[in-house]
Formats: sequence, C-alpha cells, structure tokens
Amino acid sequence: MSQHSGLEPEEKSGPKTERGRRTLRRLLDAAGEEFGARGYHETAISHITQRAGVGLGTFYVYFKSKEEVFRALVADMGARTRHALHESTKDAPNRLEAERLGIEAYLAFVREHKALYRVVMEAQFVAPEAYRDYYRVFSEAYRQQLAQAAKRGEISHGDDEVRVWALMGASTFLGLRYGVWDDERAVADIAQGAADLMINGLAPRAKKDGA
Amino acid sequence: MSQHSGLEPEEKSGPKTERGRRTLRRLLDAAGEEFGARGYHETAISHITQRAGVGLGTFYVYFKSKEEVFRALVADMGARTRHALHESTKDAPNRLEAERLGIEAYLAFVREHKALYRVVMEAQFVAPEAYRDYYRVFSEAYRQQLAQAAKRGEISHGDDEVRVWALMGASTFLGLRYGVWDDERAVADIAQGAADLMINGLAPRAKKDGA
Amino acid sequence: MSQHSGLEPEEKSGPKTERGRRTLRRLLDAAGEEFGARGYHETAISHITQRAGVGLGTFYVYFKSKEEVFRALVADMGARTRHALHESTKDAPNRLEAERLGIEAYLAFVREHKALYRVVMEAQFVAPEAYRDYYRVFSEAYRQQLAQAAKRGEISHGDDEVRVWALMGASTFLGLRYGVWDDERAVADIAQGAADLMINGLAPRAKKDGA
Amino acid sequence: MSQHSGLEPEEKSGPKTERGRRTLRRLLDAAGEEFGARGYHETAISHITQRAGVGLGTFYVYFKSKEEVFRALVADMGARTRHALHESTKDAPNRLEAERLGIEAYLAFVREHKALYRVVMEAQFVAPEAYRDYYRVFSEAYRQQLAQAAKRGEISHGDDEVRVWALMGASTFLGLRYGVWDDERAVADIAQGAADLMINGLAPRAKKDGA
DNA sequence: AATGAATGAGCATTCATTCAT
DNA sequence: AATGAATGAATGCTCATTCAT
Repeated sequence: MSQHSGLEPEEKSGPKTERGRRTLRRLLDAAGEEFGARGYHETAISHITQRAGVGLGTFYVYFKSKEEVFRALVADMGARTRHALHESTKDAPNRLEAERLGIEAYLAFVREHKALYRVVMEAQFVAPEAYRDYYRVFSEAYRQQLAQAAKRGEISHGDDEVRVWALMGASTFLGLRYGVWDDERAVADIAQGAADLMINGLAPRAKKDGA
Repeated sequence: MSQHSGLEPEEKSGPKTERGRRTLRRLLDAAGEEFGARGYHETAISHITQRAGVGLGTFYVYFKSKEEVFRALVADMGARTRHALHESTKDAPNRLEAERLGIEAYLAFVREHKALYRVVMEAQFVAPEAYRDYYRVFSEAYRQQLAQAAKRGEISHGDDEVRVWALMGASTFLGLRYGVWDDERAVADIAQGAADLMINGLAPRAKKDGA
Repeated sequence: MSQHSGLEPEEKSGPKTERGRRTLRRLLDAAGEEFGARGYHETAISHITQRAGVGLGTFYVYFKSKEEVFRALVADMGARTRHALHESTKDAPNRLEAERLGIEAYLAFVREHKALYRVVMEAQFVAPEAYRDYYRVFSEAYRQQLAQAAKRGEISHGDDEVRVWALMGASTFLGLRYGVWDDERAVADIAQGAADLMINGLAPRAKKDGA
Repeated sequence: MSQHSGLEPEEKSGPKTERGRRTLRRLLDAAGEEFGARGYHETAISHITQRAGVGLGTFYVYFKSKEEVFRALVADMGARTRHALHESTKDAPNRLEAERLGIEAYLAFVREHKALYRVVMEAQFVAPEAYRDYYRVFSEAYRQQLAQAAKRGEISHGDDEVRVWALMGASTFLGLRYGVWDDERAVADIAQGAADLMINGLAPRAKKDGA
C-alpha cells in the first residue's frame, strides 16, 4: 500500500521537503482507504485528514479539491493494475495462456485492493472522464495484444474492439463477484472456469480428434 | 416510458384515487429522468417534484425517502430488462442462438434506456442491496438456462456460475461502451462480434471441415 | 423601518403565504441591521437568521445568496432615499430653496438610517453594479432637475453632469461627517452652511446692494 | 511607482540590509496592486507574496498583519495626495484659482492611481481609523487654507468645516465618476465645470457689474 | 391528497498566521 | 533574512425531511 505512481498533484511540482512528501503519501493512503470503505459521498475531507493524522487545512496544501484526490487515486489504480497484469502475463508462452494468467492475476489483485477497486468503479459517477481514461488506456493496450496474437495465429481473428470490451467486462464482473463480494473460492479455480469460456466459448466441444 | 412494474412504494397498497395514481407515475418518471441525467447525488428531490409538476411535500406522500424511489427504479429496471430479454430469446432455436439474440436485444434495450441503465449502475454505490438483488435474480435465471442447455448438449459443460458472471460482465460493458457512451455502430454488428467470442472463444478455429 | 419597496427576491414571485411575507420582512430587517452594524464581511448569515429568529436554512428560502440580500438592501435604500428627498423638496418654491431643503432632508435621513447608509457605501466594494445603479438613478433625476431649473432661470447654466456629481459628493460627505460620524450639530445649521456654498460658491460676495 | 513615504512598518526601525529594503518595497508595491485590483477581502497574502516574488512567510517578516500593510498603503496614499495637491496649488495667485487647480490636479492624480484610490475608499470599511485620519489631516489643512483666504478676502466667509467637507466630497465623487469609472473627458474640462460651481454656486449670475 | 415553508446537520473550502528550518 | 509546510477556525450554502394547513 505504499508505492504510488502518477499521483503527484497535477500541475505543481510537488512537495519540496521530505516532510512534505511524507504528508502527501499519508493523505493519499488515507484517502484511498476512506473512499474505498465509505464511498466518495460519505467520505468527508476531515475523515481523510484525521486518518492521515494531519490538520484539515493540510489537505488543501496538497490537493485542490476532493475530486482531485479521487482522480489521482483512480489514475494510480490504473497504473498499478496495468503493472500487475503486465508482470503476470509477460512470460506467458502465448496469448491464450496469457488470458488465463491475466484473469487469475486480476482476481488476486482485486482481492488485495478491494477498496481501491471500489474507487475505480465509483469513478464512473464521480469523475467520468477519469473512468473513461482508465478503460481507454486499458482497452487500447489490450486490443493491440489481441491483434498481434491474431496475426501470430495464437487466437482467432475477430472484432477486437468488441472482444476487448467483452473481456474487460467479464473480468470486471468476476472481480466484483469473486473478489469484492466473496472471497471464498480459489482464484485459480475461478480463472480456470473463466478462461475456459473465453478461450473455447460456450459451443459444445467438437469431439476434438478422431474417435 | 410509462408502463411500470414492481414500482409501488413497498408497504403501502398504493394510491387509491386515479389522481393519486397519476401523481405517482409522474413522480416515478420524473425521478428516472433526473437520476438518469444527473445522478443520484446531484439530483434533489425538488428537481424531481418540479419536473413532475407537483409540490415538494407531495414527494413524501408517495415515497418514504430519496433512496426509496431510487430502489424502486432499480427494481423496475430489472423487471423490464428481464422482460425484454425473455421476449427476445424465448423463440430461439437453441442456447447459442439465444445468446446472440440476447446480446443484441440487450444492447438495443440499453440504447433505449440510457438513463435508467445509469441508474442501475449507480445503484452499486447508492443502494448496494438493490444492485446485488438485480444481479442475483439475473444470474440465477441465467445459470439455469445454461445448465439446462448444457444438459441438452446445446452448450459445453462448464462452471456455470463463473460463466454467467463473465457473460453478464461482457454484456454490461458492451452496453456501456456501445450503448451509453457511443451510439454509432449497429447493434447487430456488435452482437455478432460478441456472440462469436462467447460462443467460440478466442482459440484459433480448428480447420472446421474435412481433415 | 418597515416599508420596503423593490425588495422582493428578484425572479420569484415572492412568498405565497402571510407567514412567508412576515419571514421575508424579518430577514430583510435583520440583514440591514447586521450589515449596517458589522459590515458585509463580518456579518455571517447565521447572525442574520439569529437576529431574525428563524433557522439558518430559512435564509436560503428567501435569498439565493448573501450578496443577494445585500443588493436588495441597497436597492431599497435607494428607493427610500429618493422618496425622502422627493417628499422634502416637492413643495419648494424654486430650485435653490429645493437644494437647501434637500440637503437638510438628506442629513436627517442619514441620521435616521445610519446603518443602511453604511450599507450603501460598502456596496461600492461588495456589489459595485448596485452601487453604480444607485447613483446612476440619482444623478439622472438630479440632472433633469438642474436642467429644468436652469431653463426656468432659477439657477445658472453649467455643466450639469459635473455639477450633479459634485453636489452628490458634497451631500454624501456631509452625511458621513455630520450624519454618521457625528450627531451633534443641528441639521438645519449644517444645511444652511452647505447650501450657502452650493448656491453662492466661495467667491467673495459682491457688495450686494447699494454702492 | 516606487517612492514610498510613511510606509515603514510602524514600530520596527525597518530593514537593515539593502536586500531587506528591496523586499519591503516589493511587498508594498505588490500589496498596492493587489488590493487595488481585487479589493481587500479578495486579496490573499499569498497573492501579494506571489506577485512580489517572495515566499509566503516573508510577508510576516515585514508586516504584522494583513491590515497593517493596508493601513500603510492608505497612509502613503494620503501623503502622496497631499503632496500632489500642494505642488499643484502652491503657486496659485489666489484661493479661487487654487481651487480650480486643485480639482484638476486631483482628478489627474486619481486617474494615475486608480488602484490606490480604491484602497483609500475601501479603508472606510477595513480600517476606519485610517480612513478618518486620512480625511482629518486633509480637512484640517484645507480648513486653514479657507480661513486664511477668507481673512485675505479672497473668498467669502462661511462655515469652513462644512465647506471643507462639501468640497472634499465633491472632489471625491468627481474623482470616482471621472477618474475611476470613466477616463474620457479631459480633466481640465471637468475641473472647469466643477470650479465654476464651487466658486460661483448655482445661483443665477447677477448681471455682474453695472454696465 | 397536496403543498410550501421551515429547519439544521453537514461539508467543502479558504486563508491569516505560526513556526521550524 | 527567507520560506514552505501546517493549521483550524470560520462560513456560505445545500438538501432531505418534517409539518401545519
């Protein structure tokens, strides 16, 4: 919960002293926890500053508004999620395997960051552009992966944009259902079932080979 | 925009006079439009009553609270969506075809009810139980469909709960991307691409025919 | 302190019930007293509502903002001042006499409404357009009076716009000095001295008669 | 825009180093510009320090409070105005001519220092004593001028205190109307019209001499 | 059934000022 | 001398809800 990236208040060059940097980090962490736990509208700035252990006014030394922290959090979450997915799939032998690994990693990631996951979803209503950005970046990269994999013959050809959004939606809902709402089932298990669907589809298996 | 079901204020048996029924309907419609357009938190009761053309106090004659209308709206949307899907798929020759038809109908439905679609999604943060209910009902029915279809050999066997959530997520995101955010592409087209993925998966096509 | 004119909240048609009208008047009076006594920036809405004996939120039922009451007060003060001056000068036999009567009435008026007088002056910084309006209306009417009087031969010809502003300035400062800051001297006395200046100027008296 | 007088922070003996003196001057100039442009309440200390190009904390090295700079500015403006008036009238052949010259100089001065003029007027609400001081000093000196002129027969006898306030008010309003609000008319022209009023009054001209 | 008036808890935000470095 | 970080009191304004009519 402490590596942050892309979080520096947008315009300014950021805190100049070490103390300032620590305060910023505290506020960011506290904001993530509060927003994640109570939601944007139920969270008061004073909740954040109290959790961060700083004075109320201090918040506004680092952020222009409540929305600004929120957006910073969403952007950070995007960067982190992309990072986690990249790490977990970069060594996959092929795209199909990468899909399975990606789902699994994503579920694990969501379970580890339930609060921030919620922040991202709420962004749809609090900071719509941030939400769209989040998925725009994601879908772009994802689409390229599919296109290249198709070219390499690792996956079928298809309507990549549509496929990307379908796949993102599938993962997102699985993350909600099995990551946020319910912790029980093993991620590998879920990822297995999901990957099967995404890779093979619903169609009845052709008795593959001979027989 | 005027058939409502499952909308009656929960406990009370509903308005007794014709005038009362009309007022209720107006409030409900107005609430749907306002919540859909501005979101829950940006919508004030006074906006709703003004749009409905009634006095502020009248709202509380029909609803116990702001959240109550919101929940009623979510429930209504669920019923309507299920109805639309049922209608569009009931004559499908098999499950795979039903999937394609369902996606198409769903996209069309979302485009027609963007505002209410937004209401459902926001329910996640405003009335989480209503949101979970919405999907619980959906997923239950959907799961049964898949189970029966598998039994009939129309689709492969698999982890139905996982598949259901993945499929719901896929449709939901497609609805957001191609229904709410962007109106352009033909729904049939999108549904085609999506159905292909859901039915056949990403795996490269086996040279279908002859050896 | 209770006849108000031109004070109704600008757009809306005003309170519909008698109770509402009473509340509005109370708020207006309280606002005048508070602004007059402590100044715009030192006056909190809660001061006003407490003095008016209503709840804080009630203020916003009648006014859109702090500035709005302030502007209403300035406009009201303008109307009242014009009324007072009109009443006191309408029976004057000629313009020169009207000037003297006007100064006297104005001083008396200021003494009776020190608080509101202050409000008008502060408007220069709080609601500049209201301030300019105040004087625009005044100066227009005043100018016509001078022009007509000149035509009738009751006063000399001159640069009426300049004269009007000089005369308004003179009265205003006398009002500040002898109305607001210092109550002691009799208004008739002051008006006498001022009228002498305004009527005869500083120039040494021509030995009027004989010679 | 750089000669200041009467501006040194009240108690302290002032900065000791050249650098300190430069910082003080910068702060003073910046304060004048900010207060003049946005008004006292809209001006934040940070605006001043940013314009001055110094750190926030630096302000408090030179001034005890926001009000203190403001007062210093008012006092400075008083000194400068008196200086300008003195310069422009000291060579006048008599009081009547001095009046005309004074008005003209005053208008020119206001036009050149609109921002600071505004500061003086706002002092009425921000630092009332400073405002009263400003006019007390002025009126004292002015009154002596009139008294002596009357003794010399250059002007008529009259209620000098009243006349002084009337004359100051006239000039002030002309400054506002033709200096701050509207730049167009030539100062000489305005001064001419105003002087005519102040010297000859409104009374119709007696066919001056015999003839 | 309908309503408009009244309410006050709640909250984001600002900013003068202090102080450790 | 210079400064940037920290602070918290203060305040305008919103809005769901109640209630008397």
